[in-house]
Amino acid sequence: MRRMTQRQRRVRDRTERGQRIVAAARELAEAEGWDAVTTRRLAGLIEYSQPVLYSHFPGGKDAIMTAAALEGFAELAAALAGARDGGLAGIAGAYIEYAEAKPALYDAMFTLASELRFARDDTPEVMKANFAELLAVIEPVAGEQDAGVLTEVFWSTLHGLVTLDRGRRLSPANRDERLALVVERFGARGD
Amino acid sequence: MRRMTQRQRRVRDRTERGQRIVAAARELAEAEGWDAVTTRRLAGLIEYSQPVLYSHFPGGKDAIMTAAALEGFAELAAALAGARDGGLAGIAGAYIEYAEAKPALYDAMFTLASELRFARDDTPEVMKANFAELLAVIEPVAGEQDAGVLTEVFWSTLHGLVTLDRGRRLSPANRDERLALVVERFGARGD
DNA sequence: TCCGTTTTTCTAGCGTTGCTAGGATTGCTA
DNA sequence: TAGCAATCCTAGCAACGCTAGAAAAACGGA
Repeated sequence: MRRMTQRQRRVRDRTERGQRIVAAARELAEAEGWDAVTTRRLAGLIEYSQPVLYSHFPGGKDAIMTAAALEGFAELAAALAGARDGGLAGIAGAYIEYAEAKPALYDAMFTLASELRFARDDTPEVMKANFAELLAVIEPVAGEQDAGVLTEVFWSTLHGLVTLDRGRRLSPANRDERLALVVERFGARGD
Repeated sequence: MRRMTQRQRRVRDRTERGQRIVAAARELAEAEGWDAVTTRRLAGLIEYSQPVLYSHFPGGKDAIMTAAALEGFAELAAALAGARDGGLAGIAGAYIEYAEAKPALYDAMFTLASELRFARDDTPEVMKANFAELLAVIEPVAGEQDAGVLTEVFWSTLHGLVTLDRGRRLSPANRDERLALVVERFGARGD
C-alpha cells in the first residue's frame, strides 16, 4: 500500500514535469519565437539538466514541439466547438482569432512538426476533431457539393489568410473585409 | 582602356559567382531541404571558402535565401503571366503547379525569408507583379466587390491549398476536386 | 621588370546548437 | 543498513553561422 502511493506519486511527479517542459516551451516560443527555445534554456526553466528532457521526449526538441502542437490542436478544436452556433462567420472568426492569439503555437501545428499528418489512419483524434468542427458548419451550406472537399477548401482559405497575414503579405486595412468576403463566398449559393 | 575591360571582367566574374551561390543553394534546397543548405556545403559547391559567401551576401544565409526567394517570385510571376488567358482555372492551376514543382523555393518565398513583405512601399517589384497577375484575372469576375480584397482572399486560398497539401493535411484523392471547387466559388456570382 | 599598395581569399577559431555517453547521486528494497 | 536500481548531472562531440587576422593574388606606377 505504501509502495503503491509512492509509486503513484513518482509517476505523477514525472508527468507533471513533462507538462512543465511543454508549457515552458510554449511560453518561450510565444515570447521569443521557436528559435529561442533551446534545450539548454528549456532545461534551465524547469530547473533540471538537459538530458532530463530526453528522458521525457526521446525525440528531442522536435518531439517537444510536436507535443505542444497537439495541445494546440486540442485548444483550437475547443475554440471552434465553442463557435459552432455562429455559423460560417463565427467559426471563421474563431479560427483566425486563435491563430493570432497563439502565433508560435500555430506555426508549430502547421509549418513545423511535419510528422503530424491528417487524412491518415494514425492521425491523432484531436486533429480529426478540428476538421470535424469545420465540417459541421460547412455541411448545412454545402448544398449538392461534396461537404468534405468544400471543408478542405474552406480550411485552406482560413489557413492561407492566417499565414499570409502574419508574413505581412496582406494589407492590414482589409482584414475585416477579407473575413466578410470569405463568409459570403463559402455561404450557400443562390441557385 | 585595358584597365576598363579588366575591371569589367572582374565585376562580371563576381556577379557570376554570386549567381552560382544562389543557384547552388536552390539546387541543394530542392534536393535535400533548406536544413541541408549550410554555409560550408555551399562554399564547397562553388569551390571557394566560407567567408567568400559573406562578401557577396553580408546578411549570411538568410540573405542567400532571400535572394533565392526573389528569383522564385520572378519565376512565379512569369508562370502566372503565361496562364493569363486561362482565366481562374488557368492561373490557379499554374500557381499550384509552380508551388509543387519548386517546394523548397516556395517555402523560402513564403514561410522563411520573413523580411520580405508585401503591401509596403519597399516591396520589390517582382513581388508586386505576382499580385498584379492574380488581380488581372480576378478583376473581370469581381463584379461589384472590391477586386483587391477578393484577390487577397483568392490568393490566400491558393496558398492555403499548397501549404496544407504539402503538410499532408489534405486528402490526396480530392486534389482535382478542390481546384474545381475553388474556381467555382471564386467565379462570377449568378446574381 | 620591379616593388609597394590594395584587393581578394583562406586558415583558424569563437560561441552556440542538438544530442549523448559514463560516472555520480539518489532513492528503493530486502 | 547494505546492496541494488532508477535517476540525474557533468562533460564532451560534431555541426552550425559567422568573423578576425594572416596569407595570397592582383594591381599600380616607376
